[in-house]
Amino acid sequence: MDRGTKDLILDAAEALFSKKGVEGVSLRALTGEAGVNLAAVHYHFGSKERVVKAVFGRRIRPVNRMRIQMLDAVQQRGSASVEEVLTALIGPVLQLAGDSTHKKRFMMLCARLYTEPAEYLQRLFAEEFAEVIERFEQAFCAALPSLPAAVVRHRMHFVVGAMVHTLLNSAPLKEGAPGACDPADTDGTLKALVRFAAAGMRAPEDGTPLTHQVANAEG
Amino acid sequence: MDRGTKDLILDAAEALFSKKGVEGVSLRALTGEAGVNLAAVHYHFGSKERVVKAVFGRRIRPVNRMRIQMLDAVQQRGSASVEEVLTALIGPVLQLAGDSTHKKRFMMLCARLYTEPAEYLQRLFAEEFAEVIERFEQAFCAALPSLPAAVVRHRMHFVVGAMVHTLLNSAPLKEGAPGACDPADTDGTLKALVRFAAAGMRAPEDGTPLTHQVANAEG
DNA sequence: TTATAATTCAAACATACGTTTGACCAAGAA
DNA sequence: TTCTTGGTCAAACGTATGTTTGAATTATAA
Repeated sequence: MDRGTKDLILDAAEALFSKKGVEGVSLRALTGEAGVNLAAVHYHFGSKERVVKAVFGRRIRPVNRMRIQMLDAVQQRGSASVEEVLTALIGPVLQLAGDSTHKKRFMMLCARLYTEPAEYLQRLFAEEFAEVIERFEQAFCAALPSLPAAVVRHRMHFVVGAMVHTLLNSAPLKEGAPGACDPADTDGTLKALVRFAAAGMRAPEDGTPLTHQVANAEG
Repeated sequence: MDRGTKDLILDAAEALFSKKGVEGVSLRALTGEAGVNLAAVHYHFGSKERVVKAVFGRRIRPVNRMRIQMLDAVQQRGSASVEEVLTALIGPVLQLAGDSTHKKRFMMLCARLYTEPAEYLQRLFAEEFAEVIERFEQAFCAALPSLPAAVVRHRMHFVVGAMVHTLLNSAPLKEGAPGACDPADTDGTLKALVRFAAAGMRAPEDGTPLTHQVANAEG
């Protein structure tokens, strides 16, 4: 059976890549951690690149499937609110199936890969996220009909940044990092992020002043 | 004169690191691009690590000085609004001195380094940003007195994420990236980001419903 | 000039990397 | 049994890396 060795490699890769980044992990360290032979990587995957793709795809595909599914669900019940769209976008990646150890690992890995400059990674992301991006862009535009599509797209971009950054820094790696959410408190993190992002998405276009009970008049 | 060689190395490093990441650039590629001898790196800096620190510190220190200075300025004129604090935080890094080539390069480098897992980089960031983080955390808390400090800290974290992500993806590297701001339009990017972030920061705490002309009633 | 320090250079060093190879082992088919 | 197939293994290959060295070169100063 190849399932044994193949999954040992994928599990070890997920753990190590998330901690040290792809370039920071040699195949020797990887196979050592997995307890398999060095050559097994090339026998089962062909190259290190393919291991990266496999370890990423294995987790992100269910997440993106869940995102689309949640979006479908709320859209079927009528027009989706900004909060509902945001929850469909952010929730699945925060509430990954599996125990919290694997969850944290993958969140780190995902954010890590997203910011690494290797070309094949950028291509990989473009492929895996194409549908999600398209669908959510439309959903946000529909939920914010008074805003130009370009503005909505910008803001969705900001939201993704906040999300990725939260994933990256909710792990206990960066000791001194300020404002890191408790990674165990998935629900709290989700609510805080959705609340923040919804307000940002809904902000009136430039020119209109914000009106809020918390608002400070400009000096 | 050491200025010549030293600066040639720093300039080439900034250009290459921002494009390919620190680990993606060998000292041979670096010295080749700079047109200096390989050993010059160790003669002038001692190690690759020190080159990274130097190339980063050279640009980030003026930025952080400007941030503090702008914050001082608005605080001296009375209590600073959320928008003013945000502009002091985001403006300087978007409006870096120098021509737009160097600006873009450094923005990429900065965002890149921030997400690389190498330990010495995380330490470097903690050092360089300690004062900025402290000052802006306080400023945001002062501008949002009705919100708990922990919530404000979370949201400042989200803002940093949106900012970093914007810097990363405003460059023409990621062709397919959606919502990327025009990197040349510094002013537009700044305004859009401040507008988004201010609304997010000001969002009422969980429980209170948002009230906006753009708001959609939940279905 | 000569002496002294600072800087550059080509070359080598030691190590680590991803990848390949070919022998070896286990199990199912003839 | 014998042959074949799928998988593992230790060892080596070729290359790239950061770093060091020691001679050559250039600048500074007496």
